[in-house]
Amino acid sequence: MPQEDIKATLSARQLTVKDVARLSGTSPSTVSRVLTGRVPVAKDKYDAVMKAIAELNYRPNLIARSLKTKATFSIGLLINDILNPFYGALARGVEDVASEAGYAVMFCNTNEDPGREGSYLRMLQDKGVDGIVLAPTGGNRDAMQDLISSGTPLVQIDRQVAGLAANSVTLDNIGGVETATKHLMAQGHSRIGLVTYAIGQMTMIDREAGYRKALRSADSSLSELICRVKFDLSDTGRLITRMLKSDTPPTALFLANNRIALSVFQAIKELGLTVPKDIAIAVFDDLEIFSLTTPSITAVAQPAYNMGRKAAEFLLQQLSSDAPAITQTAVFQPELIVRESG
Amino acid sequence: MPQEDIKATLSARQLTVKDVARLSGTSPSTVSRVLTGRVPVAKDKYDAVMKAIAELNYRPNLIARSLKTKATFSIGLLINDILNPFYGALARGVEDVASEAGYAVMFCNTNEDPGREGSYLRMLQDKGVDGIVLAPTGGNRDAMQDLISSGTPLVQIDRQVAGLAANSVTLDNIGGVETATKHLMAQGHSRIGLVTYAIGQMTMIDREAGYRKALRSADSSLSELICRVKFDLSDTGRLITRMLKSDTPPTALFLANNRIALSVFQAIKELGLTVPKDIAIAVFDDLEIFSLTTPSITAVAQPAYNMGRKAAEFLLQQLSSDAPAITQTAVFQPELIVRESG
DNA sequence: ATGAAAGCGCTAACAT
DNA sequence: ATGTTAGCGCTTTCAT
Repeated sequence: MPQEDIKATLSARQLTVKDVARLSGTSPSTVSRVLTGRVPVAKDKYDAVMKAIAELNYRPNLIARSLKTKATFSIGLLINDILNPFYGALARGVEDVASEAGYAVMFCNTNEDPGREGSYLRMLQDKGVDGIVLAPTGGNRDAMQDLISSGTPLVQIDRQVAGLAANSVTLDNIGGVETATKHLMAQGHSRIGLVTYAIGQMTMIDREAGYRKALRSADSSLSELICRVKFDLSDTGRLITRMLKSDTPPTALFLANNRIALSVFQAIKELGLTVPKDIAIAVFDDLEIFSLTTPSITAVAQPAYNMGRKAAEFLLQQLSSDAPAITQTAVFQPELIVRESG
Repeated sequence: MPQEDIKATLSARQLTVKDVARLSGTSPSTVSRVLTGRVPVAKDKYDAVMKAIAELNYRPNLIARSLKTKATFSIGLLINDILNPFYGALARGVEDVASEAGYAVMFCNTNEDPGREGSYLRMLQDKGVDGIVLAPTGGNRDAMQDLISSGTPLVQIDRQVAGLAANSVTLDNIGGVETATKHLMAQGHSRIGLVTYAIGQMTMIDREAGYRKALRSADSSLSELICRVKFDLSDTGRLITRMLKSDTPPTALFLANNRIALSVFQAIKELGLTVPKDIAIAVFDDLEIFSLTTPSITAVAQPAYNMGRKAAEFLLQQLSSDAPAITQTAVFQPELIVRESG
């Protein structure tokens, strides 16, 4: 059968290595060898195969390849909420590194819900992802251990579940808040409040520890003034109002993340208070707009994009080396950006 | 061989339908029938299979299934930039609907780069996604047509490439800007500037059209005052300064999206102007913080989350019905939220 | 209703 | 270096 006819005949079906083999006068295995490039192939055969591939516009079926090789060139990314700019930047970092290396990213928002996280972990495993980057809720320790045991490497980011053989990328939350709190103290504030979540998430526990550390470091140690709001932020207004209307209200507030910050800003606006005259403010997480508001907002900036990149690099490194890597943790340093709010 | 031994023997390898068949005293095809649930199976066999599945904690290999069925239960999502809150909300909508239906989402940031979009489209096709939701750059018309022809449904969101057999989800950009501009006119402004991109992206062309429409609708038609900034926003400061320092500067500005808005805010802040006293402002896209700043920002809000949901619903609808659906376009209405800035 | 057998498209022994 | 063959784990005729 002349080449033209072969091509015409094939137009409907999906093309396979057999078609390329036939057109190039070789065998499926030779075509496969050219495709994977790990085994030597004679120059003339190689050229014939490449020519046939180009002529047919053949593209290998990646699913068939995955069934054979057990690798999918896909990774999973589990984060709390992509709408949070911190996780958004993290995700960009992961995606940029992954896509450069030819990996696709399946992204999943857990909403801080261990149930949802668990079913996503299961789904990703069933889909055969080569690895997973996740900001663990903490509620799926066993499932995470399962994944690792069954050969799917995990990289933890932002949070850490202790005792797993998984690399981690974290931030020095303690140091970041300590520095920021000391900055407020240096501005002359002696009654400094902390607004954080009522739930005991690891990053929040560390931020609280940093706050405490700073207070205790003062010559005359300052007393704690902590406001714990619900994760859904529904009680922020009420609690902030109570705190600021008390007999000895704080003169400065440290807000433990960007979500909390927005809800506190609202409460402050509703109370008609002026920042920083009535109350000074510093925030954990820097948003783009914080430099543009009046007053601009003093913030602890996390290198979220680079943290995402590092997590993806950890993962790819594990995927390409079969040596059972030692567990590493990369700790990034936040940066205090002093602006007008406090 | 007693059951215990079978289980013990299997602990290492991945479990298959054969293992379930053996333990349940049936055949692989019966196990498959139970798994897919589309073919009747006798009650006793069904129970035996289910029992074996539970006992072994068997989970089917989805990649093998995909190779056979040509369906992956994965969809692709191509957007400009997940860090833009508009696309972030869109992505959440897509993901929420997709995950409820058991689909995973592969997400890809195009950075408005047709080359990057093209290679992602190719990758997604090679990975065998069942469908794609995308905000097209416009530079890959042929690749999009290819996808559709080869049986991968596409849903366009935010933008639209004309003449493709693909459902679309868009926003009434013209109406949104017309309403907002008329609002500024009603506030007494007769010199109203528009800040938009120099590049001719479809949404921006429509927003400009809405602006023009409003100006022309005035009794004495107002003259246009358009500032076209680079997509990378590097010249915003220079151009805004020139515009506002001209002999007859605008007294109000409409900013065509949230990225442009932030860069213009910076320019205004650097010029030391006060909003809305020196210059009134309205923005396309509503950010969470716009209600909390001083002054709060008048904005045209897009229902981004619901647009994402609708796009995913369009796609899933096409995936579940084999009827060659007629092409539909869902047009959402934006909402003008009047605040203090203008 | 059920089991045997074929085959999805690829890669990797194996043999030459 | 290359072709032949088997097999990844599943679904789906096909026969009964």
